Formats: sequence, structure tokens, C-alpha cells
Amino acid sequence: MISDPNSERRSERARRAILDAAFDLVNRKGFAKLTIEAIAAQAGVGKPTIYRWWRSKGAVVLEAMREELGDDFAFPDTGDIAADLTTQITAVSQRLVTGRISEAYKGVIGEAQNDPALMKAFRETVLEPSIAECRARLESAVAAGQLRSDVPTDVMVDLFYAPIHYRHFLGFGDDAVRRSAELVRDVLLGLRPRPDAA
Amino acid sequence: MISDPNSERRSERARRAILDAAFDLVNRKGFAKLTIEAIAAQAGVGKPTIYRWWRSKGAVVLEAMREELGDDFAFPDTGDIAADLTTQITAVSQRLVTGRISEAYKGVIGEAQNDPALMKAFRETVLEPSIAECRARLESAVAAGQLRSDVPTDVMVDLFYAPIHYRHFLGFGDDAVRRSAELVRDVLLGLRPRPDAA
DNA sequence: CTCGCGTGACGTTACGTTTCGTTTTGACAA
DNA sequence: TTGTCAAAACGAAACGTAACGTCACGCGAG
Repeated sequence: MISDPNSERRSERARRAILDAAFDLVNRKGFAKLTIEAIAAQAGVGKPTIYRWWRSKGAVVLEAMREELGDDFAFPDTGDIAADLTTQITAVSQRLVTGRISEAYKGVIGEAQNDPALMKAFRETVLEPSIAECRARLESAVAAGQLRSDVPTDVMVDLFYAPIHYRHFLGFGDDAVRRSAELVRDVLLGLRPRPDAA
Repeated sequence: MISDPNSERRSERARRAILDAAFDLVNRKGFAKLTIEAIAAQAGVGKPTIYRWWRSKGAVVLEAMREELGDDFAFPDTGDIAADLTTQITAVSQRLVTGRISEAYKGVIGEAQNDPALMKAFRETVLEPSIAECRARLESAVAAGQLRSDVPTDVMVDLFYAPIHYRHFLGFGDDAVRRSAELVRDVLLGLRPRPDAA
């Protein structure tokens, strides 16, 4: 590990080339066959430059994915919670399974299983912003009386996000996308307010 | 890759030693730091013997985990679906997060992201038997009028299994176990039959 | 002048395979 | 049931290869 580089003198050109090369390579070769040496070669950069600024290839790919993703995690709010959830959950599922970041996403989470710092970074920069947007939308639906109020919204979030990730990581493939609308419909069957006390 | 060994002449002694060493090492070192060479050394076995019978360390660990797990995926059936689900989902969550197979489970699924054959084997030998048991129990509950009949039971299974895996893979740790009973309770709020047509 | 940069080389680790005796095993004969 | 024998799996060792993460060097930009 190289100690304490001065980030003010950092080369933006090298940084961009590294992230671009990493993102291109992870999609063409897959995360497992991605190497720091290949990133350096394609980026026209020295290996020490990569090791100077990132702890692992997982960290590089996370940052590349993070930039590809942008910082717009906004949830639509048309007033119709069923429509908004169907739109967004399907979109997220599609982005995970068939989208540009699919390989990077799987790879980072796989590596993060053995790298707590990487897991922390992934959750803070990718997962939690997305969860927060979803929960905010669900809370507004609860306030509008469109969803029951006796199930915590963070559990509701899990009911939508967990199946998407579960199906993605466990290799259900396109099936996960196809069934995402059905998932939203079925979960909403249970999350609608009910007049009686069952 | 070595071609077509005769499984009738296979050494059970070597097989046992390899699986035991793999399972011990994956728990002590973690899956990422597990190597075929270390397995061979600890098992007192030559590397070619491992490569002769398994395609990768993931395949070795899967088989070791599979044997540790046994083939009893039975779901309790006391007639009370809430109690049975709470018991079993909590148990499965605990086994995943803090149990003996935790490291092996995470490692195999991580490697399976880049190894379709391993993913297929994992699903067929571990995941699907467990899902089948869960779904059978849910179907009997539907038949008994304890659960609504307008949500497919395979979606119901996902509502319980997906959050467990999702929380495990995304590093929620012990929190996943602590909240599993709450999860069952909240999901059941929505899966109970409702008298009205909302 | 400083310090990040690219280059190239370093020792190390693990890969997956090959070679080579040794030992086990199933098949067959008595 | 028991003995023998060839085939094949075995353990050990060594191989070339790939990528690791680090270091030393000289260049060039701030």
C-alpha cells in the first residue's frame, strides 16, 4: 500500500482512463477475468497509479459503476403508487439484469463478500440512496392512505428490492425482469389497507 | 482438464479428506483466501486428484457444504402456518448468517456469478429442494384457508426467501437474523385471506 | 523543485498440467 | 473363497504461465 498521495495533484486524465477501461473490460471479459494489469494496459497507465488510488479492482469497478449510474435515484410520484412501483421496480430490475452495469454490479457484490470496506462503500453510494428514494415514495403512499400503516416502510422496501436482487444473484436471469410487474401486483395485494381487523 | 476418470475406482478416503479440508479451510480463511493447493496440502492429497474430480474450488466447497447440510430440508407442519414459518425462516436465516455453512454459502454464490454450471448445481442441490419444501407447506396452508389463494405460492416463497438472502449478501449481518421473525409477521399480515374484495 | 506519472523489473503466489513411481482396486482364474 | 495381475487412481514433485503487489527509475507537469 502506498501512503498518503496528494489528491490535489492527481491526474484527472489518468483517473478517467482507468475508470473507462475498467468499465469496458468488466463488460467484455466479466468481473472474474478482469485484472489490474489489463486495466492499466488498456488505460495506458502504470499499475502503481491504480494501486495508489484504489484498494482493489472491486473498488475501481465500484467507482466506474457509480459514475455510469449517475446520482439520480429519484422515484416517480404520479400519485398512483401501483403505477409508480411497477415502473420503477421493473426499471431497476432491468438495469440490474440486462443493463450496462449488470456485470459490474454482480462483480462488486461478489468481491464485497470478502471485503467489508468495499461492502460499506457499495451500500453507502449505491444501495442506500436507492432504498431511501423508494422508502420516501412508500411513506407518501402510506400518508395518502394507499398503503397500510401497520407494516414498517423499510420492510416494504425489502419486499420489493429483495426479490429483485435475490433473483439476479441466484441466476434467474430474464425471468426476474419478466416477473417484476407481477411481483409488484402481488405484494400490493397484501400491502393495501384493509377495512377489517383480521 | 483431465478426461473421463473411472468413478468406480475412486478413492473414498481421498474424497473425504478433500471435502473435510475444504470445509475447514473455507471457515478458517474465508472463501477468497482458499486455494486448491492449501486444500491438497491439508488433505494430504495431490493436486491432480482434486482437479480430476472437481472443476473448481467452488465445486469442491459446494459439495462439502452439501454434505454438511444433509438432505433434510423438511418444513415443520404443526397446522399453524405462522408458527411454522417463524420457526423455519428464522432457522434458515440463522444457518445462513451465523451457521457453519455461512462462509461456504456466500463463497459458492459469489463464484457462481461467473460460473453458470456451478450456479446450476447450487440451485439444483441446495436452493430448489429448500424452496420446494417451503412451497409445499404454503400450499397446504392455502388449502386450509390460512393464506389467501390469489397470490401464487412461488411468489410467496420469494417474499420469505428473498429478504433472507438479500440481507445476507448485502452485509446486513446479524440484523438479518434478528428481523426474520418480524419479516414473517409482516408478510403474513398481507398474505392472510381477507373477507372483502378491496 | 516536488511529486504524481509511466515504464520496467522484481520476488511471490497460485494456477492448471505433466511426469513419474507407488499403491489400490476390480476382474478373473483356480 | 482366495490369489494374481493389469489397469488406473494415487501422492509427490516439477513445470511454464499469469497476475499479484511493490520498488526503482527517469520524465514531465504544476
